[in-house]
Amino acid sequence: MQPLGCILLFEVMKRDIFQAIADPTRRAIIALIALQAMTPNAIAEHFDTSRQAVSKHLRILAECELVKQEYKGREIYYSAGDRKMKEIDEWLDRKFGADTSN
Amino acid sequence: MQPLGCILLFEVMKRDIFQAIADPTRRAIIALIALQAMTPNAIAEHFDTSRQAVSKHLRILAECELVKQEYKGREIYYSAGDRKMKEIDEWLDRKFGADTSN
DNA sequence: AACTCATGAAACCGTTCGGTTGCACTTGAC
DNA sequence: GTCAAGTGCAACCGAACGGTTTCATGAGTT
Repeated sequence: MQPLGCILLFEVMKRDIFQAIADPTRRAIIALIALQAMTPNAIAEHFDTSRQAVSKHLRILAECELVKQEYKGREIYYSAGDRKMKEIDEWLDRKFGADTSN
Repeated sequence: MQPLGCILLFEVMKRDIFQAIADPTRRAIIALIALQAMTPNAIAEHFDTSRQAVSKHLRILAECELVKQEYKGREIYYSAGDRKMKEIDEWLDRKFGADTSN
C-alpha cells in the first residue's frame, strides 16, 4: 500500500481545514463575517444556537486560520481570511484542474 | 419515520459535498482514482482499511456525484468526476474571490 | 473596590461517523 | 448446476462531533 504523501500534507495541521468547512454552521459564519467583521455575540444572534456554541466554531475556524481576530477593548472582532481558502482551491485544481471530462 | 417523510426522501438523502471531502481517506481515494479508474478491491489495497470500509466511502462519494461508476461484468470501475467539485470552487469564489487581503 | 459585560474553557450528553464483521446478491468460470 | 470472485448492505462498536450548562477570566464602568 502506498502512502500518498502529498495528500497527507493536510494532516499535519492540528485541525483539518476540510473538516472545518464541512459544518454548515461554520460555513454560514464564514459567509456572515466575510461581509463585515463581527463579535461572537453579534454572530450568535444570527443563529439558533447559544453563544458558546458559536465560540467553539470560531475557535475551530481560528485554528485553521480561516478567520482573523482583532481585539478592541473587551470585544473581539472576527473577520474572514482567504489565505487558507487558497489551499483548498489548490487541492481542487491539482485533482481536477486538468480533467474536463464528465 | 414520519408519514410524510418519504416525500422528502430525495432532499433528505442529499449528502453535503463539503462533508464528503472532509474525510482524509475519501480525499485520498479521489486522488487515487483521479489518476486511473479502479475497482473497489484495487482501491482498498492502497489503504489500511477493509474493502467494505472503502465501499462505504465510495457510496458517499457517489451520492455526491464526486465519482463515476462504470460497470464491466462483475467489476465496477470508479473514476473521479469534477462536476460537483466546481460547486466547492464556486462557494470559495463567492466568499473570497474578491477579497485579496490577509 | 464592586459590578457588569464580553468572552473563552471545561464537563457532560445525545448523535453522528468511520471502522469491522458477517451476510446476501450477482457475475463469470468450471 | 456448482463454485469462487467482486461487490454492496445491515448490525454493531468505539471515537469524535456539536450542543448545552456552568464556571473562570479580563476589560470597562460606577
